[in-house]
Amino acid sequence: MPDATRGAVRALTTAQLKATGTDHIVVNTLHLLLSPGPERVAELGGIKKLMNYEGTALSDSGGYQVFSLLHSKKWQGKITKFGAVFKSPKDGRKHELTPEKSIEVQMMLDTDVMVVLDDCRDSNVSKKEAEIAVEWTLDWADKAKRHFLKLGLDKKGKLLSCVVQGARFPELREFCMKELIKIGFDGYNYGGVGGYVVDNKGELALPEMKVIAEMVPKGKFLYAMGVGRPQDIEFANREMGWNVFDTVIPTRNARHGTLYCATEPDGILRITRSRFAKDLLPIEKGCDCEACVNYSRAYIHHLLRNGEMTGMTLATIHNLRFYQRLMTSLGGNS
RNA sequence: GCAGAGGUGGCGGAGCGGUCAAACGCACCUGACUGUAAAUCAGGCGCCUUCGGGCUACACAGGUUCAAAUCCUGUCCUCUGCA
Repeated sequence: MPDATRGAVRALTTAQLKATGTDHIVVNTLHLLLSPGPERVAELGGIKKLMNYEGTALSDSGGYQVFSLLHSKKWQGKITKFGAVFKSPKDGRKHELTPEKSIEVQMMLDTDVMVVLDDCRDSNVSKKEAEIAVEWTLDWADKAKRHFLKLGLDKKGKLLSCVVQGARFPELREFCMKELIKIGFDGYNYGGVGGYVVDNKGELALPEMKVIAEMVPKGKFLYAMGVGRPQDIEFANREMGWNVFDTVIPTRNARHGTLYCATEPDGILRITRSRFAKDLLPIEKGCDCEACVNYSRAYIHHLLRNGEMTGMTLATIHNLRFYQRLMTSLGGNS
């Protein structure tokens, strides 16, 4: 699932997105809450209708954003056991994001799959802090589930997933997972270590991911939030059974000139490097995306170097197509 | 022809006696990017180096000074105004 945070996969139209083979996307509750606001999205028929998008849309709860923007003090606000309170940097208005509010906003966005608000903390939290994060995450998950049922969202065919917290402590992850299963969800999500799905060396947190994957009830999905690099997705799927992923990597890297290419030794191709200035080959030989079928590396090199939006569009199209081909290659399990 | 302004690294452009291998921007070279504050960010960018430093540089040629991109003289060139 590429991230369409504010209701668009950056640089792409919905038709272009569809052409990459993408039929699942992620939109963000916090960003859409701030602007244009859930009431407006609801009034306009929901985010999918606005986007003229027919696939599946999952809304993230905003838990990660609250962590990322408040804990790092980039936004003013605080997180308590009741949820998060913060000031919008756009207009200074005060917002509150509670487990119930997050579900309500997601309902107004009218997405298909929802995520409960979770307490995401820094990657180097102490065990004590991690325990509190788990405690709050469980409490919020319970409240969110109750609210989800109260609003009758299950009867409308919506799915609800939870986030397994516990930082770098497999035993905490195990406890969190056990308690979440008691509440019961459609999917179990791996919430990265401190918001990051990888450690500071760029490696997956295997013990933590494993313990969750081994416990998942039959028929429920396993969603590794934020994972990640092609090799990480492949590994997490083949070795542990994770079968839902979202990541900004293909889209952000595309805009920054890092393209995925199976024929390159390390699997990536930095298209803005001068060695591609006159390269008339497609980005990736054999790729069936719009960029590879119609244009050369030299053209995309030129566009991206000169800040042309079309360059980002073509690069994004290719990277997403690369990722969708990867998912297809993983088979039905994904 | 006369008057004025000016010539600085690949480009634009600071500096106007020492702390200048020379601000800043652009371009260029590397790298990062993992539930998107990201069309972003970080580092490098005269030559050599045993990483202490050394060498050559601010149009060109001289000069003043302990010391010059900075002051003086001449030469060449550019721009602007007036004829």
